[in-house]
Amino acid sequence: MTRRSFQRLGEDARRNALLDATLDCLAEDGMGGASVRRIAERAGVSAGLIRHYFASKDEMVHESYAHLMGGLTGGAAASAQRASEGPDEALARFIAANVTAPNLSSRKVSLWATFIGRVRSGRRYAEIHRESYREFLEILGALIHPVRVRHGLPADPATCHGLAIALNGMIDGLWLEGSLDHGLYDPNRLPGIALSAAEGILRLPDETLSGAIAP
Amino acid sequence: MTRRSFQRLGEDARRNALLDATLDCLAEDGMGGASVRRIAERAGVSAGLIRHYFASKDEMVHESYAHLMGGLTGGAAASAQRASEGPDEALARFIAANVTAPNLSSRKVSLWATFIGRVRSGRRYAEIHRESYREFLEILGALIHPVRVRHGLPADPATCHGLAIALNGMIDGLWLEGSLDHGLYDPNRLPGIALSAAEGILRLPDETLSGAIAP
DNA sequence: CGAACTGTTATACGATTGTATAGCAGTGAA
DNA sequence: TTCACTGCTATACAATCGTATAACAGTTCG
Repeated sequence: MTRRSFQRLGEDARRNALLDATLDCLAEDGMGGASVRRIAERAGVSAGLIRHYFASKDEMVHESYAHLMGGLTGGAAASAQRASEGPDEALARFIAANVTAPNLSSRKVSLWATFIGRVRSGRRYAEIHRESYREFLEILGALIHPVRVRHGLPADPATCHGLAIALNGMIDGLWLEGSLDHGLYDPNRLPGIALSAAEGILRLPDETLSGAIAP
Repeated sequence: MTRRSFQRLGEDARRNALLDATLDCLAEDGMGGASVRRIAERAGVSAGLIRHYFASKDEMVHESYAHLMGGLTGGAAASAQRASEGPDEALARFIAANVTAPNLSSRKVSLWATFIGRVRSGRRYAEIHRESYREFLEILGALIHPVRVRHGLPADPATCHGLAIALNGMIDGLWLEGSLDHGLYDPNRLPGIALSAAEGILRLPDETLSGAIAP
C-alpha cells in the first residue's frame, strides 16, 4: 500500500485546524460521536497526529471549549466597542450582538450545551465555564454602570451586580432558545424583545436602548 | 458460574427504574459515559434486559429526555397552582419555583444541557425540546395575561407573547447559571433577582411580585 | 547535495461499545 | 403441585474506541 502524501503545517496552523475539526464533530454528533479518528478525518489528517499535538483527546476537547467561549464573548464585546455615541448605545449593541448572528447560531449553542453538560463532573470544564461566565458578567457590569448613572438611578456595586446577573440570564436564555430555532417565533424579533426587556430590568425609560441603535 | 438471582418487576416499575438509571449515568458522565452496561449495572440489572424494554439504546435515551422535561415544568406549574391570592402570587410562585430547589439542581441542568446539545442533529431530541418549550411558553403566557390586565397594562396576544418570550429567557438563564453553582454569587439571591427583573420586564410596579410571596 | 530533524502516516493493542440470541428461573394459573 | 409464560441472565459478536509505537517523508540547515 502506498503512503498518503501530506503537507507540513506550522505549529499554530495545525493546532487550530485540529481544534476547529473537533468543534465541527462535536457540533454534529456530540461527545459520543467525536472520536479521534473522525476528528482526524475531518481535519484531513491521520489519527495518530492528534497525540503529537495534544497529550490526550480530553486535553484537545478542553482546549476547543476555551476556544469557543473566547470567540463568543469576544465578538459581542467588539460590537459594543464600535459604539460611537455613548454608554446607552454601547450597552444596546452588546445586548443586540448576543441575540444576532454570528453569535446566534445553532452550531454554537449546540457546542455550548454539550460542554455545559460536562461542567458538573469535569473539573477542567468547570474552570473554563466559570472563567468565561465571570468575564461575561464583568463586561456587562462595566456597561451597565454608566447607563444607570446617566439616568440618575442607583448605581452602587451591589445593585449593579444584581442587575448584571439578571441581564445576563435574560441574554443567555434568549440566545439559547433563539439559536435553537424551534420555529415558534421569528428570531428577527429577538433584538427588539431583548432590548425592551433590558430597559425594564434596568428601570430605564422605554426606547432608551432600542432607540440608541435604531437605523 | 452460578446464575445471579433476581426479582421480577412489573412493566412500569422496571421501565421507570431503567429511565432513572439512564438519567443518573447521563448526569455523571454525559452521553459518552452512559453505556448500556453501565446503565444496567446502575439499575441492578443485566445488560441484555434493556433490549427487552426498549427497541434500542437511543429510544431509551429519548424517553429519558421526555421524562426529565415533564418533571421540570410540571413541578413549577404545580407551585403556581398552590397560589391562593390571585394572579400576581401565581406568577410569582411560578417564577420563584424555577430558580429554587428542586428545579434548581446541577444534576438537572447537566442533563438538560446534554440533551440540548443533541437537539440540532437528532430529530427526536428536537421534537421533544420543541414540545416542552412550547408548553412552558404557554403556561407562562397564561400566567402573564391576568397580571397585565389587573394592572391596567396592554395585554393583547402579540404583546403578551413577546413578554412571555423575554420572561422565559430570563428564567431559563438564571436557572441555568444558578444551578451550575459556580460560586460567583449566592443562589439564595436568585428568587429576589428574578422577581425584580420580571417586574421590570412586565412594567409592573416594584414589589408587585416579590411582595406577593413575602413571608 | 546530504544529513539531521520532526511533522506525519500507518499499524497494532486491549478495552469497551451496541446488538443479537440462547436458555435459565421466578411467577401465577390450573 | 405442576405447567406454561416471559422477565431476566449470560454469552457471543463485529465494530469502534483511545492510546502507543515504529517507520516514512517533507523540510531545513550545514
